[in-house]
Amino acid sequence: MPEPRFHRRKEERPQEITEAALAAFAEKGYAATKVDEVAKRAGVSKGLLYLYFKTKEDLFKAVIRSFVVPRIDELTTIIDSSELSSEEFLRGPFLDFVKTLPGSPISILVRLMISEGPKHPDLLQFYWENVVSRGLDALNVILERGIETGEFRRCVVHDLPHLFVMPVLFSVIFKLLFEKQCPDTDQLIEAQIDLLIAHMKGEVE
Amino acid sequence: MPEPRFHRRKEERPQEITEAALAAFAEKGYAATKVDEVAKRAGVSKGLLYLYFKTKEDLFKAVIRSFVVPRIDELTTIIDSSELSSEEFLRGPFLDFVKTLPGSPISILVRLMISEGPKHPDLLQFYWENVVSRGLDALNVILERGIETGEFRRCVVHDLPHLFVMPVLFSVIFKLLFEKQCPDTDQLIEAQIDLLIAHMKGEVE
DNA sequence: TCACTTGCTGACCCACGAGTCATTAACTAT
DNA sequence: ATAGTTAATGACTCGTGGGTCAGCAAGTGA
Repeated sequence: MPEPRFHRRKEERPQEITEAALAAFAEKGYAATKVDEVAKRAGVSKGLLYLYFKTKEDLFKAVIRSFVVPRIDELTTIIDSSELSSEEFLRGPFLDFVKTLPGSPISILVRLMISEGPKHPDLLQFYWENVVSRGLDALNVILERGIETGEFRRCVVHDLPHLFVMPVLFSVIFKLLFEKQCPDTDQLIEAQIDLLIAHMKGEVE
Repeated sequence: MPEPRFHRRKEERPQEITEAALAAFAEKGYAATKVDEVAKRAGVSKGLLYLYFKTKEDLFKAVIRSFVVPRIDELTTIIDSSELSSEEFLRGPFLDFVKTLPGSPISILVRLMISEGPKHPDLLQFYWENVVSRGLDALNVILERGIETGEFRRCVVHDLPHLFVMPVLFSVIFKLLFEKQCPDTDQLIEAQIDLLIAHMKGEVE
């Protein structure tokens, strides 16, 4: 007679559902994940899920939105509040941040973006504006700061902050596919940053 | 009365079908592509497709196998037949080869491997052995040769030939997702190779 | 031209999963 | 208590698409 079959928790549901969805998508990918299964994982009926998310696609978008943006916020916050020199920052907080990405749940979202992105242009747009572009901007801030303080000379790297991101994306994907044969991603990322900083500090050929 | 409705061409069918499948997968991804549509593209009935490929998954594997391996063969052939110094080789044939990848049909296969790979461990295994591992080996040959001839000093780069591949994978994916905001991938790849060669040639910090 | 093989067709089957909705039961206010 | 509100359920529908197969017609050889 006690033990009600469910509780009404309007507030918590959406997050519980997106978390379940993230886990499910991570394991099986978007297409192969059944809405019913997401619901089960969230301890909820399929019908309820459809009260909060109009369609499966809608749910997918919500997942991306709610898990990626906070990580970028994290990064820009660190930058703004940091008093370190550019080199110190890149070798310190930036490196730390970036090392955590391969193997974290974020990497799953990267995979989802690669697989499903081309089918959802508006999602790509969102991702560009709120993640990629903001990330590259953040890097630019650091690099410009380095030039102003005389740490770095201006060179091709300043037009291609992508060079700093490359090893991260590479590591994420490599680890995802070839876990077993994967090189030490920390070392890979570190090596690239060493390389770039050395170059910006300006030895000649 | 003439104009036979079809011709019997047992030999050519498989390749025609895999080509059609590649094109279809490229546009829509694996899951969203209907077998019926692949058949239509190949100018063939669905039933016939199932005579040559047991399942849709089977077809997918055949596509990967038949289009990726030739490209790697290409690369290793160039290496074996080349008399250039390591630096010349990296800046010449290697760079040329690698620049063609982003935007080529190969990049589609990369996307497919990322999306579908984790569901097909045997396919990943195949891809590792016949593509990734062979590619990295080829790079190692070049780098070792460079050390033997005294062009390069030994450094971290020789443990991480991945550093040469990074910009390629990055460009492939970036172009795929953010065509519009994509940096000049040729420039990106070239910058990375410049960086690595400069480092290997050994300026000090 | 006629039997015979087999590459090929396309209508069909059916499992499966996204999305719906009539109903129920947990809260709430009076 | 109890009437009213709405979070939540889960059985149902229905389109879709992978896979099949009985039959057909293009080539072949005598």
